[in-house]
Amino acid sequence: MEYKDTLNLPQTDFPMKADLARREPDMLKWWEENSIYAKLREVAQGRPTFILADGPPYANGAIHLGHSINKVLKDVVVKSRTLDGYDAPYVPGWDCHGLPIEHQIEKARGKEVKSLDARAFRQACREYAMEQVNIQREDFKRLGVMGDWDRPYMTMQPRYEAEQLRAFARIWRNGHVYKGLKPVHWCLDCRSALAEAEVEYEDKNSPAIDVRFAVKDTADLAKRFGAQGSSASRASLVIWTTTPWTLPANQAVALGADIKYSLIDTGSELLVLASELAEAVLKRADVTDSKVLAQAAGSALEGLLLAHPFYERAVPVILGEHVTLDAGTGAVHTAPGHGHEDYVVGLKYKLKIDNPVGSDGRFVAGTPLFEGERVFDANKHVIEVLKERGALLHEETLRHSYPHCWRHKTPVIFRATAQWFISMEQKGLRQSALREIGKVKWMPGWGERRIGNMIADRPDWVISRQRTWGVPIALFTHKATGEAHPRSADLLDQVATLVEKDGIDAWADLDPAKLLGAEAEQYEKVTDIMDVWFDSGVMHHCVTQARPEITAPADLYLEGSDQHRGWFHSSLLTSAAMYDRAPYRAVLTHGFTIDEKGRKMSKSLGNVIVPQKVFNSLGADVLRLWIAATDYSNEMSLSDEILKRVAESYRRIRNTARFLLGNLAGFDPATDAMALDDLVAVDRWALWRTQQLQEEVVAAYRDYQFHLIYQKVHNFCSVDLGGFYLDVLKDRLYTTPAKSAARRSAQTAMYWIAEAMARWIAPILSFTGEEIWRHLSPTTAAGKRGQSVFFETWAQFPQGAAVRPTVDWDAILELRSAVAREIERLRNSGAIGASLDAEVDLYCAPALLQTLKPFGEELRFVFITSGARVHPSEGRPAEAAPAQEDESNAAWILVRPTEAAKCVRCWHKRPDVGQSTKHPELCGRCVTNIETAGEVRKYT
RNA sequence: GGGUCUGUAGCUCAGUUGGUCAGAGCGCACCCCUGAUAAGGGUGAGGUCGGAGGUUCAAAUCCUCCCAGACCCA
Repeated sequence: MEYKDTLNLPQTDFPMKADLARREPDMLKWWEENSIYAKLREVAQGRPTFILADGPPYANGAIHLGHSINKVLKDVVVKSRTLDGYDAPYVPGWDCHGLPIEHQIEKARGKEVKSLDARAFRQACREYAMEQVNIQREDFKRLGVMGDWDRPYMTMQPRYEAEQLRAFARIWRNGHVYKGLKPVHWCLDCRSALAEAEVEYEDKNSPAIDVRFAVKDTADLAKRFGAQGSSASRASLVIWTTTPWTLPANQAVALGADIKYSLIDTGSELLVLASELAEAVLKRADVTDSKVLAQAAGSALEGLLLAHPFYERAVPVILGEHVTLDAGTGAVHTAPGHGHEDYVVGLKYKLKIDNPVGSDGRFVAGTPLFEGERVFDANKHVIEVLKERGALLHEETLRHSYPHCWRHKTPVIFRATAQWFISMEQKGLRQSALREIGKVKWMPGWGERRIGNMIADRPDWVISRQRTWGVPIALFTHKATGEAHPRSADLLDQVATLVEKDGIDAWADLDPAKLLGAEAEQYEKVTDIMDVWFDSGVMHHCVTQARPEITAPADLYLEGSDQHRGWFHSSLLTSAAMYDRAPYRAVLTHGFTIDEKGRKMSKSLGNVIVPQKVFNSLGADVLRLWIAATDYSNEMSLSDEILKRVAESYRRIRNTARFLLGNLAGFDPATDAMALDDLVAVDRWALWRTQQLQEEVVAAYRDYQFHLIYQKVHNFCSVDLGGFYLDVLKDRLYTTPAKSAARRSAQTAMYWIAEAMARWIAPILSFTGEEIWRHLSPTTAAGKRGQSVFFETWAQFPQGAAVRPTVDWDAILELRSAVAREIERLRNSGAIGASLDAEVDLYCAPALLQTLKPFGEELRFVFITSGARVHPSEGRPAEAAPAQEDESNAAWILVRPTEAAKCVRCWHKRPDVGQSTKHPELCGRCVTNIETAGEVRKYT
């Protein structure tokens, strides 16, 4: 028992049990109280910068897993770049305006909202958004994300809002903005536009009518069908609609290019119908006798002119992809002012966006036949008119799903209203954006195709919203012409100055005369606000203007892959519109979370995992490790089982660190570290391996391949260290004198491993990395240890560490596992328990013999056996087991139980136990280690 | 329906421009240790590389189709 006291066993306060959920908050407090982020900025000052621009999450609701992934990945990037020698500031942001927040206020206040004026409503939104920011901020911090949390950017900050107006002014000056018409959902009761989210679908009864659109030139029709002339005097295309009141705004009839149409003779007239639907249409129109004269694809009829059923207007046949054979006639009445698809196809054919309906839902003055009528009431009248003109083929009532206002529960209409657009074409914005896409590094590479297709296909950007909570489109329009003021850009800048002082209310409160003087009489303020995608999209301008540490273009944007349509997209367009360049040099995307079965997480499936639950039980570091370990370029699956696995991996890494720390107790690198050339060979190897691995780890960080880092570091802990190096090292660490060269050599290698590993894991396992850092010696090889691991750069190994050792360790490791197999066989036979119960004879081919010979007495430590001898392979006993495929390193192994007595100190079974009269229970080696400065080790 | 992707052992990932067996770690099973101990070590069993065709002397790696899944549109 007393001899145990002569051993150097591990000693450390670094707990095996991480207890992360409880301990991490203490670390957060320490980071905060010691202003680690602020100090880091000072430490990193003057280094080359790396700018990660933070895409602002929307300030509504608790953070979910997706937020966590995004923020943690950003944090890993920022921290790894910092350790890589960059100055990488991180200014987090929030997206604060917009409809969802308005809805939250409405929901919370109910009817009280109606009594709020716009100013009070905005104030309520502002307060709500701020609360949400605070909630989210706490969770982001809890995840261990390091950044300027005390000074984030928020799109509702007056400075940001002002810069946004300046950005808009710049885009205006560059000629990208125009005013146009676009149909939007319109509630007759709200008398305002509704967003998609404010529309719900309910059943409604509508008149469903089949209407004749007479062909102007029947000869042309016949020619297109390749049919002979017919006696029938009248030919018509038949459309089907459930909104008769939109017929006054009709501008075209759309057909499907690839749909087959039949020219049908009913005896009294010719009708054109989709072949597939003809029978059904004729049946409901009570046409009993008919024959098909000819058939043609829709594409053959493009451009055919038709007569509007009750106005003196010729309308063309056009082709649209939205035409289907689900119902109707295969011919779609097209009123670009009253339907989204009609609008889109109308743009293509440059159709007039006619809007005869006022905001009150009545036909405007000057509308022939229907002036002043309410649209839904007008249905009846329209049908009457159609009847009178002989255009009505059939009428019935249809119950169908129809959009309703979610507040009033009343049917809504599509109504063209004036909107502000950013044009993709008029100043070459599309071209500019597409060109810039090619200059950006997209990771993964397919992101370029994805966003490229979107930019290539997208229509002009509608930036106006008829809403309250947002940055105003601060334009003055002429009361008579509707045109924007000729000095709009300058006026926008002036408004920006006001907004910078008083926020967006400054626009609402503004007396036009203040800026326009006498002209004010002729102008009115636009009350629209901007699309929130514009808000966040100009972050590259707003934040760089307000924060000197953030510059544009950014080195990296990092968001979920949905942002190809979102923030990457809006940022690219605004930046191209303002500066004719992309706002980013590189874009990295991650996938979404799914469960282990590959399904997305949803409440209905009950497979949702919330980050709060994870960091309050397993700890943020475990969640961070999962994020880092997962290949985020695809979907990321998470389940309780996966978390369990990750937690186990975490423990392996942690315990490896603990073992290193425990054996480094009392080791002062400044005085105790040994020179590279004096290291025991295996320690030299360990240092080399560590150096090699660091190169791989650093390269993986630079490539954002974090999951490889996890694999490599974990493998290093399990295989190189646990499975070999540290296992072998134990004997030397424990049994040689504390200050002996043999032990100091081991500690020198372990010291460097610990120094390196703390840094490797710090960007990912930030809490644990910092915890290890604190348990490392207060002094380092270079001087005094810094306050935080994040102030460091990668470990600088001693000169020469990268030089590959001359000993063939690969061969030895292979041999070692062959020996282990033989030992296992012996163990399973019951002859031995521990490997120290065995001794091994090795019969080696020449090359291996060369490698092993120098080890001499130290060879047994490699196998952790009590004895190990090498012999030439010639004359090997028959029972020796063959091992090693490599011929030059071939070996035959013979393992057997040792007869010798066990040394009570080192547990090796040695023949020299008992030779010392002073220490009869010890082996010779232990006597040396107790009585002298210690044994000499050269190899292991 | 369209655009962009993904599918290798129970889990997480490797598999360079098609030609040595399809590999690693974890988990699992069994064993050992009890001086890293709610730790550590060893051995071992697990995959027809989503499915079906095709190109090729040769395919997890190329092509087609199908199935399942993700994101964004319609």
